[in-house]
Amino acid sequence: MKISTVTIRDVAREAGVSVGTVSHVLNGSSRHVGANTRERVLSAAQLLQYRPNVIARSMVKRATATIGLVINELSNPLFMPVTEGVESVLHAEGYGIVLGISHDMTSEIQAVETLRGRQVDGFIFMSLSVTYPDDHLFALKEQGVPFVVINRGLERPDINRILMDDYGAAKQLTSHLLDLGHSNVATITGPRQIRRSAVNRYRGWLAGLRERNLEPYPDWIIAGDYTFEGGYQAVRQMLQLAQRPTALFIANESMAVGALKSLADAGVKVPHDIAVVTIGDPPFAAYTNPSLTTMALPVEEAGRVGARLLVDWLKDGPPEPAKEILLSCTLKVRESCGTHLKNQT
Amino acid sequence: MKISTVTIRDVAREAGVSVGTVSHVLNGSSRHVGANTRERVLSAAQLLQYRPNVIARSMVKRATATIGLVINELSNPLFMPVTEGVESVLHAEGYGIVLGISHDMTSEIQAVETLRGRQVDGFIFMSLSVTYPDDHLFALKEQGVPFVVINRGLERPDINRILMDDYGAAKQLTSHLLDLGHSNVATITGPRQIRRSAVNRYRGWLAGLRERNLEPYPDWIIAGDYTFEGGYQAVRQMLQLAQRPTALFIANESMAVGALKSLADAGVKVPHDIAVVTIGDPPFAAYTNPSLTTMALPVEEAGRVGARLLVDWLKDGPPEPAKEILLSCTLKVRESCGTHLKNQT
DNA sequence: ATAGTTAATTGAAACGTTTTACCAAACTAG
DNA sequence: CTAGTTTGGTAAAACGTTTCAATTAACTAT
Repeated sequence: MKISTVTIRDVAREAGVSVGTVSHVLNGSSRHVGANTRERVLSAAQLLQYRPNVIARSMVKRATATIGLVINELSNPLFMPVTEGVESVLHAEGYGIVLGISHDMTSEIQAVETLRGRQVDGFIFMSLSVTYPDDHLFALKEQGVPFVVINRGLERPDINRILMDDYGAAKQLTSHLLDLGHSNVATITGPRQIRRSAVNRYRGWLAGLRERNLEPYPDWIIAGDYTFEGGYQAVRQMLQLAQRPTALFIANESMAVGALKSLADAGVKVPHDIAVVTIGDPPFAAYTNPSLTTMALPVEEAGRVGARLLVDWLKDGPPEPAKEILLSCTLKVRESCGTHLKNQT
Repeated sequence: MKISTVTIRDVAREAGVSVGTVSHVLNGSSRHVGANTRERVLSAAQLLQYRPNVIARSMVKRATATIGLVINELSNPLFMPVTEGVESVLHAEGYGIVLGISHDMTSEIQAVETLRGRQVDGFIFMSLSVTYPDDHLFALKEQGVPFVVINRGLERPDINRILMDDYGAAKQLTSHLLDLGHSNVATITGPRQIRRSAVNRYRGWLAGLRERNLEPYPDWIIAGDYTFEGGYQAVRQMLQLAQRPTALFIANESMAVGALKSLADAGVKVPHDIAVVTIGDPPFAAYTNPSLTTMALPVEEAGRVGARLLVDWLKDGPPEPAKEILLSCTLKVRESCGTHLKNQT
């Protein structure tokens, strides 16, 4: 239970110098220190296996070299790759990551409180793009707490954030379908009441159509919820329609997988009978039957860019004015949109 | 940049008492404290929005109420659900989580060092079940550092760990196939040189066969690597075989997805021409074509049990002797094994 | 030689808590 | 009325660092 821990004082005693000197040597501060005392200190530290107590350092430095990563659903598939990006730059810059997991707005506020108690130097909010109020974020801003928000639409503009171009991705995907000769492109939307990305993707789809002077049937806007089962059911609903679309823009990849299953169960061939495209490019997207044509979200990049923004803030003060960085998506053409087939036949 | 921070001293001044008293009130220590001073302190804290500095508390308490979560691949699909389990109990017990991400043994050692500098109270190793040496873990043990290991086979036995029953899962799946009338069950293995789970799953398969006095063709042991592409290629190799198996035990779910794709591309019908089963039950397993019969790993449970074990250790000292907890898997019968079809036709 | 600069080192304050030892007042019991 | 106990509160030490001001010693320039 009792772990013996060697302090800077022990090192000082061993090396026969003062603790101040040890500190100077170990932190390479700009002070002059003699070559052979430096040597003595170093070897004493080595000998005793001295490991500085970061907590104690934090006390006096009033900074912990730690950032709080707040996420509101561990099972969000974006979380993993974004965190990978975040971690890579934070690690390189010497920052640690402490996790704050929330489920709704109340617990998000709670998580932030806890992390502030732990004196994190800043926050990264890796939330879903929920639509609940962000008043607590603006309170943070007012208090001068450094933080950036990844992938979350906000009411007010003056907050540092990284966004992915949902609108553009949806529009481009729709155009792609139209280019392939489809004029009847339906959509399965995400939960537009609670997720901003769902709204943007819907709008992008609409814009893609209108750009070619097409107006969608109301029937061809099918409400989904971003889940596998939601995609499955949405397709069943779509198949009831008197007038079937020839192409389907599905708002996220989970629903697309559910949709593929639903279409297969109903004996509808993709892409022969109907083309399918979606947003989000998880590793398995290339291995579905048929493989999915998608817009890949710049998830890892978002993590890196967000972390970089925060670290720069911590070093040089807040960016003025607040930055809003929009990252664009990349088209991955695979089988489900039909290009593949078309080229072959 | 300068965030005004209210300390316990401010509260004491506001309430007109000493800091000691404030501390006693706020921590509800067993000391006698008058009803109306308590009231004064509480409202002063409220008024000033006092938030205790956990770092400072850690200094004197010599404990941070923080555990280090060490993982060696964020993209490991097990990571997310296990962490969910870990977080649920750690959060309930008032512990924070700080992340340590490693890639190989050296960086794992490095991560542990960093986290020890941050004075975490204990560790949870959520590594892959790699086969590289665990000497550094035994060094930790010798130093009395509390930690538990989730899902990682180790050389020596006397370390607290949570394991999932790979062997049993593989054996049960194999038996299931045999029960369905298959006698020609091939396997696509994981990377047995570097992953202990791959070895155990292979052995389980073998045991399942031998239990019925069957001996596999060497050709029916196909080496994979746990990746989508690995599964895809392994199936192509299998399809070259003069004598094809009628059923396939695939060591993990990613390879199974790749295999399904490969089989579809080759025009082989699952489960009609060949049955497929695998270990690991990600959300999409129910929505592949056909849906996958799997053994679900008790991932979240593993996280919970592991965290509980560590928390108890932190409270009551290390369990003696060290515990090795083996969690069993659950069979999820879906379409790919053929039961479904068989019942229907 | 004197003053001024630079180099090397040290002692102590500070960071914000918790906790221990101590003190004073107010009771209680004999 | 005295001795002991309970109640309510305080002052100060301690946790392990960093950093600032101070000090001494050794040079340099006049």
